[in-house]
Amino acid sequence: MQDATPAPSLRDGLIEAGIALLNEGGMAALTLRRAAARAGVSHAAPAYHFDGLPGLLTAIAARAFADFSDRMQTARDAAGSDPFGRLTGICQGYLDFARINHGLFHVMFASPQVMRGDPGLTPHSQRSYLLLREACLPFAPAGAQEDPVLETAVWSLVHGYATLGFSSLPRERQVFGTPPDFSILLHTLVAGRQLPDSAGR
Amino acid sequence: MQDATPAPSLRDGLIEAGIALLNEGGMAALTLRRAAARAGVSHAAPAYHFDGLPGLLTAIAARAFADFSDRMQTARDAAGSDPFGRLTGICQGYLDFARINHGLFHVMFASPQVMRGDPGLTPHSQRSYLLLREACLPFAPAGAQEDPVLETAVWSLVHGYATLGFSSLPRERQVFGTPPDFSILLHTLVAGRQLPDSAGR
DNA sequence: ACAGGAGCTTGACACTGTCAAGCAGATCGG
DNA sequence: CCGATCTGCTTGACAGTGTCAAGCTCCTGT
Repeated sequence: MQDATPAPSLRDGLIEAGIALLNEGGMAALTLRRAAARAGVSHAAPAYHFDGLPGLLTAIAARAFADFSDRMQTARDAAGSDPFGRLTGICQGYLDFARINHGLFHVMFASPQVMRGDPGLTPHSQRSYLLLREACLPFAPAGAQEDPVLETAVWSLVHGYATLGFSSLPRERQVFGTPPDFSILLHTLVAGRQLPDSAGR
Repeated sequence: MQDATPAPSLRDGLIEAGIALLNEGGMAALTLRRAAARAGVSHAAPAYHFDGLPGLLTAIAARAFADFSDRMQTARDAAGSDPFGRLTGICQGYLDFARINHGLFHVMFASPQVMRGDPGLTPHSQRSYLLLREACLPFAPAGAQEDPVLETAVWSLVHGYATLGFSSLPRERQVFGTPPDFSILLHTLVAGRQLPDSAGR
């Protein structure tokens, strides 16, 4: 009535309860009944606001993608105006989010239960991709509007680095030794592209 | 008695039943009780051979990594002697496996239940990494034994490409438009490295 | 012949997601 | 002011899950 969306508070409460459970006990701790109990309602209340567990997971993923995008955007803006620094900032935000929020990151990208075509989710996930696309633009051929190859390469590189390093292997290392810093990988990838004047470290 | 490992056949039967369930109905279909029923034993039989569901998942992951390595090795050998072709073959095997075996790939890399330090698993997952390391070697600086930066970059790139394209988004595309072929991404990454004479194409 | 153990079954338990039914309270037409 | 309707939530039940303790049945070694 006073806000754009009707936003019944229990819906948001359940989402936040779910996120809290995820942060505390990982994927195994996130349960419809536990989220309901934590929000102070009966065990079947979530089924009304979401269509089952997939619905709650999808709503959690939507909020997570929003925070995800915010973090990347903040890290990018903090990097100033240097194109390589801005792209590095985007990726650093990406990796920080994955490192700090294991559970959320898993829901966002690796949960088979999330309904990926959901209209409440796609705008948020697309925003995060558009941030990356925009940061790749300075390295595009001429005055192009996009560079599919570079976008896909950076997106794959950072996502693979995040999942192999943090999501899939919580604390131990499968990769032998300590892995190189991501910015070195990124520099290897964009080497040969037109770096205006940011090539120095 | 006649083989190196005692290998009680039910153990293997349960693993294969689990893989079959995974291929047919995805992650949600893989259940201790269903695997037991499919193998023709009682519901609690798996608990004897594996310590619970995590144990079965770990055993499945171990077998999957073995097949995974075999596929990469075969694709590499089929590529002849050209270094870039061999590295592309490794990655093609990687991506083919991920595309064909959604469920197995998810268990291997994205399941929080798999016990990643298990001594029955790590040799197989390490073999797959060593195959990639070996294929990266021709692009290393001089006569180095390893190139951590390139290894990590290629590994991240192919894994990110696989999960973003197939595992996480079964059929639809989140990435806008049709994604570029992986070999182009790989070529972008190793450009500037010493390509003996395989730069053509 | 007998002890012991490996391999599997049986039965129970708490917990899960899902569904149908029902209840409280607001809103609204008359 | 009264009754109908609808939203938001509760209650109760159900099948299915992983896990555990106990027991059963062979098979082997002595």
